[in-house]
Amino acid sequence: MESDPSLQERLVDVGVELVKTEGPGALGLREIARRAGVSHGAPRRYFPTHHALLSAIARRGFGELAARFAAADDAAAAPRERLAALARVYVGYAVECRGMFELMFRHELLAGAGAASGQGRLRDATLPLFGLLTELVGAHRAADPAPRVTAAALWAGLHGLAQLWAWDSLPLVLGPETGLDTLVGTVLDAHLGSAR
Amino acid sequence: MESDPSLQERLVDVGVELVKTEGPGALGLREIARRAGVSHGAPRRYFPTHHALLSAIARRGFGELAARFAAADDAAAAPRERLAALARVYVGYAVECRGMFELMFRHELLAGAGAASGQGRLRDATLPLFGLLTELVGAHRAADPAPRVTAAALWAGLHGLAQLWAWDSLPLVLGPETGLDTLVGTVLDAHLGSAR
DNA sequence: GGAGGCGAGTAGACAGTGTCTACGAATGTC
DNA sequence: GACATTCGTAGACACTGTCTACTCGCCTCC
Repeated sequence: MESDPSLQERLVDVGVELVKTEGPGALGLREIARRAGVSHGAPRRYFPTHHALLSAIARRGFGELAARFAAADDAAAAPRERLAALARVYVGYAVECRGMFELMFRHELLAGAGAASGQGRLRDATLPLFGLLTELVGAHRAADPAPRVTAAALWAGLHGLAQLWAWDSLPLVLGPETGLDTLVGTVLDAHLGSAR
Repeated sequence: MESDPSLQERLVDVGVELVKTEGPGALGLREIARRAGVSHGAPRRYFPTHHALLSAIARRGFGELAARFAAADDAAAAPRERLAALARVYVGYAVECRGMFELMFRHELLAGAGAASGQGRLRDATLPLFGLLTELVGAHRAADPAPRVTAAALWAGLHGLAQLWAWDSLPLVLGPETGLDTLVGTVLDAHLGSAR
């Protein structure tokens, strides 16, 4: 049988699995090595530090998110609909994979991590996604003098929504009668104008 | 001389100082004890676990934030102006004390921490602040059928802005020509209507 | 075909962490 | 003056991330 990916990939696989089930706190270096069936010193051959391994796992998260974006984005649809779909994907990913989302936006990881390993800085992964966002905002709001600023504000709204919802701050203050979809719709309407 | 607060408070003081200068990663239990001039076992008398101490530090952060809100809020001003002032305080605090802000919204800490120590759950600290927000939104937008939802979306926008700005994601994608004030204004306008 | 080199992974040491327990030293009370 | 209670110390324990030495298997080259 095959199914023999390199240890480098297997470590990231195990980490992704682990962060989604147990959260980022369970991502110990030794724990990952244990679950991958290797000794605690083995990861060091591929990741010079624990930090680098975590960055690689987070990068996989950005990859997953980008894949979901690509799957949900229908280039033939109207910009407004495409933006709504992307927004749902973004917030949905955060809620569904909250551990991964938490890891992806950890401050220590973003600060230049991965630059030394030649994979590009982690936060650069957000750049093309933001580019698409800006483009769609521009297409939908032709009169907007600064679509980049609108796109940034929209992103921030969705990001905050995802964050605050994922750990129950918003459900707590709003009560159970308000769903996440309603909030996403509110944010979209606020920045893009009412849907119809 | 006095200046002899209980060790309990001194530990929190040291933690606040530490998280603001070195970030949440520097908040080791032993490190805090060291800087407070006591042995590593001393904190245990007041905080049953490292987690509880971190929660107490985060709670102090919510207190600071509430104090800044109170100082900046002019009850005689128009609701729209009050909301703008509060928004600037929120985002300003996150940028100025990013380590503390990061700690305050750490997922593990919010999940029921402090309930056992009888100080109320940490996330309950956000409730009165959100109440004020809702009230002001309702006062400014009389026709809004659900000011709570609008307030929640506004909060999320500010929170996301604070988060993404604090670790340079937004400055990265926007370039240096767009300031944080512009973004805050955009979010306020989007949810509350243009300023004038 | 045996020798040398090299990559991959093991295993142990080290400093450091959070938690737990036993112990000492004050302090206030009967 | 003896007692008890509170507060803090000190050491042990399991565990962590990092570093270093070592082994094993494979490939290459003379």
